[in-house]
Amino acid sequence: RSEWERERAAMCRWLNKLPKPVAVFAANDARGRQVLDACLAADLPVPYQVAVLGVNNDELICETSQPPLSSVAVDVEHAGYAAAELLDHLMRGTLREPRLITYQPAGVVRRASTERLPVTDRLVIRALEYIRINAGLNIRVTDVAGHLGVTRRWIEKRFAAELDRSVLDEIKRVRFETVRGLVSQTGLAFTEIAHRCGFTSANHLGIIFKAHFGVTMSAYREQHARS
DNA sequence: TAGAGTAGTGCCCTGATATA
DNA sequence: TATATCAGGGCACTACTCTA
Repeated sequence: RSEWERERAAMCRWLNKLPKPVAVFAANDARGRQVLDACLAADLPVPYQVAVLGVNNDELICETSQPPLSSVAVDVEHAGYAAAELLDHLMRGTLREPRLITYQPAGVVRRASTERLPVTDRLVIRALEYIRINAGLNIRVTDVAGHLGVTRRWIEKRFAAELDRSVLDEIKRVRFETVRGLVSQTGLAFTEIAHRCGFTSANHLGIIFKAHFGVTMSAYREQHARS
């Protein structure tokens, strides 16, 4: 077996021993992805029993992980300037004594791996996973129930007992998060965003976007382009 | 073994939402 | 804006489990 397979087996044993729910802070995104891999192998649902946070915000790793990995974004631009300044002092011979340079991280980029959902019911966890993956396909509550092989009435009651919100609320929440991300982080046409997120038209999406966020999609995009 | 409690389901009504 | 569709919740019923 490969070295990683042996290490993953050890990581699975370690993860299984930890009290749940638990959060794991990985030294970097690659390591965070390995933790996610071990959780999958150990049948530990992320983020419901194990939350995982990486460092570096490597978008390729974070966005292609399953679920997407939350990560601490490092302020590399600031670090580069600080290093260049230090190098300049060294080259000029103006550095009197060694000094430690520290700088703040740019922030935490939140993704699904750290979403705060204290859920223990396996059926509800499966429903949440299905919704997270398929919310953009205009799914309905009956689709979620059908996927799980239970009735709508049953999944609704289990949701209410476990999460204090309805199945539909969760579908809407995930859809709006997707819409918000596409509006603020891409230059996609609103028609395309509406299509991708399961809305029949950009007009209709615009109406409910404003009702939900209090601003039009154009204004929201403009605000986030400036910030 | 009978009764109590619980889980699961279907039916139906009301209100909300999507669409033309 | 009217209409169709869907979600949510109450209620009743059945099946199952637990306990005395």
